[in-house]
Amino acid sequence: MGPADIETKPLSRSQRRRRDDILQAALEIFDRDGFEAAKMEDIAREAEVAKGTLYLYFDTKNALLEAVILTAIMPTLQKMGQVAAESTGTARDLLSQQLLIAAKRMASPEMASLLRHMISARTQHKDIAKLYYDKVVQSGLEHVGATLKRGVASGEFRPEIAHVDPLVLVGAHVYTAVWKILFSDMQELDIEKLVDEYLELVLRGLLARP
Amino acid sequence: MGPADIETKPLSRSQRRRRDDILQAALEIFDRDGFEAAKMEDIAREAEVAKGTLYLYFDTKNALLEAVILTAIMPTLQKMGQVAAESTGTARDLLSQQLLIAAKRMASPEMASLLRHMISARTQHKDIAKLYYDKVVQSGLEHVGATLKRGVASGEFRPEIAHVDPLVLVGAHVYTAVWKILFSDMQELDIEKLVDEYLELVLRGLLARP
Amino acid sequence: MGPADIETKPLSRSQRRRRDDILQAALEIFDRDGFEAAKMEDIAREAEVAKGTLYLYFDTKNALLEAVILTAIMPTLQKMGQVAAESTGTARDLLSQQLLIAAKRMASPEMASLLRHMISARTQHKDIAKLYYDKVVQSGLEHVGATLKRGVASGEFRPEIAHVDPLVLVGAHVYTAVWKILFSDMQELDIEKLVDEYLELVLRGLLARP
Amino acid sequence: MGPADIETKPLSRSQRRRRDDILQAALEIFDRDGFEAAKMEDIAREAEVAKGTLYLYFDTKNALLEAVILTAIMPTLQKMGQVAAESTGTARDLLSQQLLIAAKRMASPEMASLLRHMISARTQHKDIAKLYYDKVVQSGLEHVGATLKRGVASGEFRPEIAHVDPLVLVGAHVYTAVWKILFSDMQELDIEKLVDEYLELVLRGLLARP
DNA sequence: GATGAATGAGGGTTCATTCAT
DNA sequence: GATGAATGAACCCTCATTCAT
Repeated sequence: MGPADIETKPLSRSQRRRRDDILQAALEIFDRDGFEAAKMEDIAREAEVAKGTLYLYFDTKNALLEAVILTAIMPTLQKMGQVAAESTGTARDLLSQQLLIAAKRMASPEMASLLRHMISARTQHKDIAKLYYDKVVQSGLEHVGATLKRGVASGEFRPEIAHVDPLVLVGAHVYTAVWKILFSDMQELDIEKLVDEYLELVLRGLLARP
Repeated sequence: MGPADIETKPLSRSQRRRRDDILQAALEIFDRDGFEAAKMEDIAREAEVAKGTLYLYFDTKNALLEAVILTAIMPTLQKMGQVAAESTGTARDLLSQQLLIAAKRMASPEMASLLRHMISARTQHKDIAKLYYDKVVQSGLEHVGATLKRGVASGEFRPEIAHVDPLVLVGAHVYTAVWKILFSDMQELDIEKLVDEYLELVLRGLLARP
Repeated sequence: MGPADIETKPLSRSQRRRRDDILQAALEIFDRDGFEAAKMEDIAREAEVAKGTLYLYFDTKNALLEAVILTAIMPTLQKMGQVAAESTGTARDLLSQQLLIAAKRMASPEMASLLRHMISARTQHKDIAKLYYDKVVQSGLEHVGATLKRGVASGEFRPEIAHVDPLVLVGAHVYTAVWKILFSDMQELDIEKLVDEYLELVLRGLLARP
Repeated sequence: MGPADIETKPLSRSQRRRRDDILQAALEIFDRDGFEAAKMEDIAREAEVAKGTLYLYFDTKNALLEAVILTAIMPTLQKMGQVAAESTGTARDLLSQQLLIAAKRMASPEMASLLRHMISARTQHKDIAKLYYDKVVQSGLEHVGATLKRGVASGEFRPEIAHVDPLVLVGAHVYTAVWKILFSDMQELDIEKLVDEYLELVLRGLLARP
């Protein structure tokens, strides 16, 4: 069983390639026009495939969106497990690393796209939000929570920090994704700088006084 | 000239009531079904009005959405100016106040709705995003930026803080709105607690060590 | 009973004026936009009257069109009887006169308008065409036919002319009305010249050789 | 390049048949109900095709009308060139032939239909009237004008005839088309007889006295 | 009588989905 | 399996007509 409980028939190599082409095209068109306004015909043309072919790989337009979103999430899902392993170094360094990863992910174009579609399709696609919540959000929060506790235990962090909801730290850069969607025409963000400032700010507050 | 450069014919009392009914109904249906899936017929039924009547007050479904969004933004637009006036007390207190307001606004149901529609309709309604950026975002950032500078000048904040982008602080609670949209079914947030923790965290970092 | 079997309630002076305003406005808008595309609202505005008022004077949009057409026909209906009386002079002169009148009528702006609406509304308004046929066409043809017979009897016209259908003569200038409708943008007709040439042509052919 | 500058994708045999079916059905329904009142649904049913299929072949209802009209005009457009070639015989014979053709065309059911739609749709379809004017009217008038001049040169026609506008001759039978539209219910015309009488009349007038 | 806001049936058009080839 | 022509349900918007004021 894969990370998502999705039934998948075995596909030949060329079929898998075709499926990927379609997903790629769909992502592009969904990003360009938004899910509702996107036309299956445009996706087919972009994928250089006949309209009917889309339906050989995906039952409905909705299913196609789900697959697109899942595909976008997959790498994140897979990476979630690995971070914990690298538990070397100080809690401060680990936390920096973790928040940096989270911040960068939020600021990525993929996240803007993902967020946009999860929000647009919200009503019809609760399961995807659920999946993301279960596999990414929960897990991410747990990891950061563990780091906080470890830092407190080791005396690196102030004792009160143990009770801080990790969401305060992890969620803080969601705004970069939203900004990308809404305001990138007006002003581009200097993500690097913002993330640096944010880490600096947060850490200074977390650290126990010497 | 009002806060938005919208041409408005004078309406009788009963017409204004009706217009409000329609806006209310539209907000409800848009929230329930999403803009694209929302049917004018449903909005009419919800407003207890005939389908044609909608078009006496709003030219198109798009215009109705714009009006809904503008109506949602208005109070925020109007409040923006007032905060600055209350510049009494320490910079720390002022900043707390400002960030608290921003955080609460982000966590409100209206913001979730607003965000959702601005994101969904993004392609067709650049002007609304622009308006929000110009009138709310810019202005909010400036106010907080001023407070930061004032705190540095007064010695309350560390000198480096003068160069921190206020967005890092102000944007930090956007995630609450996004959470509301996507994950409120799975877990409700304790906004009060999160905001408190966040303020505590941020301020400890900002304050100069004695 | 008037020339058309139309039920008419007695109207006050101001009511008659209002009715005329509406008819005038309707004619204008029908001409400008065509019957189907014409909006009752536009007619009301043009007549400086409320939309509802139109329905106090005319039951439906169709009825309004019928009244407009009838109003346009009336003068013609009334003049038809008078021409015959002026039967002085030679048959040749009388025929010239009659054909000139017919030709001028066909070339008038009113006829272009009338023709256009009778054709456009054909399906729904058989009665108007019938009225026009009965009162104008038939009668006109009879008058010209009588003149032809008289000219033959007096030896002015060739004997064969007695069997010529007057329609050949009378209908010959219908094209001017059609031209006005379709081609007036491309080239204006010199009606005077065309009618002169036509009369000359026809008469030379009708006259017995001495 | 065809007679009309219409972009046409190559269609398969069955597609051409289908296109023709639709045109046929549209002509029928347009004739029956008039363009404005005609419903796309009725046309689809008549063509034994789904409503959506209409839009595979014609972009809009307007475009369908244009195609119907163009289809009706085509044969005429194509024949216009050929008549001139048959310049054998006397000018009198040639003129007879030309006017006979024109008169018959005017009296055809297709012309009644064509005229009706060109008049009804006048406002929106200036280009079609322009096309008809450029390709049919102009050209027809030129041919007849040439014949007149030739007849004068050869001494068959009176010298004054050289200055007669050919429109007087060619337009003379437009009334038959109008009659068909408006009065065919009341009285059918004996076209043959009318055309004969008309030619006889006109020629007697044109011919120089021996 | 006059008004014009309200009504709601109606129709053109779109586009996800199907299916014969 | 792949195609793309065909389908028809769905929906926005218009506008003739009504009716409460």
